[in-house]
Amino acid sequence: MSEIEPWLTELLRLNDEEEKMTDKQIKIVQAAVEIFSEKGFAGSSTSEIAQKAGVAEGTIFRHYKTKKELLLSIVAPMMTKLIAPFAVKDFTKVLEADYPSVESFLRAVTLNRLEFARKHFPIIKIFIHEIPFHNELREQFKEKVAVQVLEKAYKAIRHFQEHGQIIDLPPPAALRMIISTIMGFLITRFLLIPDGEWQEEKEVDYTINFILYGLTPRP
Amino acid sequence: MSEIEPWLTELLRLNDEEEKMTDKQIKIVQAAVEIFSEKGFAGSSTSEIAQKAGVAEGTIFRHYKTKKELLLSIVAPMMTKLIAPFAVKDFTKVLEADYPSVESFLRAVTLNRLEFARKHFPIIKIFIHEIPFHNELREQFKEKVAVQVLEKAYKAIRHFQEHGQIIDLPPPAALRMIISTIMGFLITRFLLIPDGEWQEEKEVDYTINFILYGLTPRP
DNA sequence: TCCAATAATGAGTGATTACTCACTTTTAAA
DNA sequence: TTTAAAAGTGAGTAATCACTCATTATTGGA
Repeated sequence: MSEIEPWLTELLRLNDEEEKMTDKQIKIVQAAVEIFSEKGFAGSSTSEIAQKAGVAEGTIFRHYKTKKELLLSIVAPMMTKLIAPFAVKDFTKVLEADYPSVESFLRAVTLNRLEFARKHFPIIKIFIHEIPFHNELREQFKEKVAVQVLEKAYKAIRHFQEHGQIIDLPPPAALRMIISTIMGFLITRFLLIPDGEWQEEKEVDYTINFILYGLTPRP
Repeated sequence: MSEIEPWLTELLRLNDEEEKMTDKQIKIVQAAVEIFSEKGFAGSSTSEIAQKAGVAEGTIFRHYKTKKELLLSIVAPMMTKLIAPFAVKDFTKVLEADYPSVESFLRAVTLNRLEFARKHFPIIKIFIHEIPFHNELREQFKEKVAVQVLEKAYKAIRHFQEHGQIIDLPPPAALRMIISTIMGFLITRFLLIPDGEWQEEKEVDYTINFILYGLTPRP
């Protein structure tokens, strides 16, 4: 805990715009992320968080009305960053300008989300575990991801299909294959075998090539 | 809850061999599965389980020493069934006899696990959610899956590679692609969009074809 | 029919929970 | 330096937690 966590600086930068966080508040968030991701939200107690943060328990409730509000203050901002690569207005133009082939597009997305997962891993873990149990999280996710990202992703797939670079497959199915494969890599890399000797470049190539072979037309 | 849950009959059959369960014990297990899968283990209380089961709270602890033991009695037997398709002695012989092509093998595994997921969904959900927080679960899973299944799966992949039916890829990477794609389908089908209008045969075909195109050599 | 074993009960246990509040300390602008 | 607001404290609260145990109800073999 001596080094500054990368997700923390991001979190600070986001909250900064609204209001400055005190030193103790930062300690609280740090401790909460650590304990939530270790024991789950329901399995963590505010007294334990306060202890690890070196703070009185009452201080937590100065800054957050409830334990749940503390959870949301950690997880919600991450969602915005999660969908960042798709948060552009004219998506098709970006595609045409920057990504002439499916491969270059896939590689960009994969590498980008790989770094994202590396940075925000503890919070992503909390998010994945808690989303089935909190309506607020599910609805925020639906709003942001389903509406914002899905349509743009389908558009990208249709774009490549029209250019004969992706086989004729319903876009939801094609997207499912892409996300499944990339998520499968990320989950294996960071959750199942985080301490393995990973040759990331090679594995990224395997992953991208698998998707490419699976989705592009055969000559 | 008026109809008999499919996972329950399986659970009964397994426990039957050791000891008979009383009516109240069955009610307890039913209620526990429902509540655990809805609220998570840490978020569920024994009093709530007792209430839903129509049983005194003390009755739970007559049959299970602790709340955690109740959890394990539900989740552990499922793991045995999870790896059932791979629990044969001479795996290569089965491959050669019954599955001449990668496609027939993949289709068999996918359809088989699709039915498994349909049957045991609530317990699988509990399992996935709780495995990061309970050492006993993790170790049981490692023992059974890592040792029993992984080696056999690698063997199957190597078998097909030797016959030129799967491209030259490290077996762990190839297996990751296969599992990611199938899991991605099952998670989408039962967790993300369980109420969608699914044309399962078509989706299974998409899934299998994607894996085939991704892993088989191009002509 | 009787009886010992097993099943079931529910009030009671101390520990822990999220959260409150009267009070003290720190901060920063005037 | 003064002072009001903000930050921080920690003992205290009622509620709930997993679990116990003395007691009662039910069971099935002799």
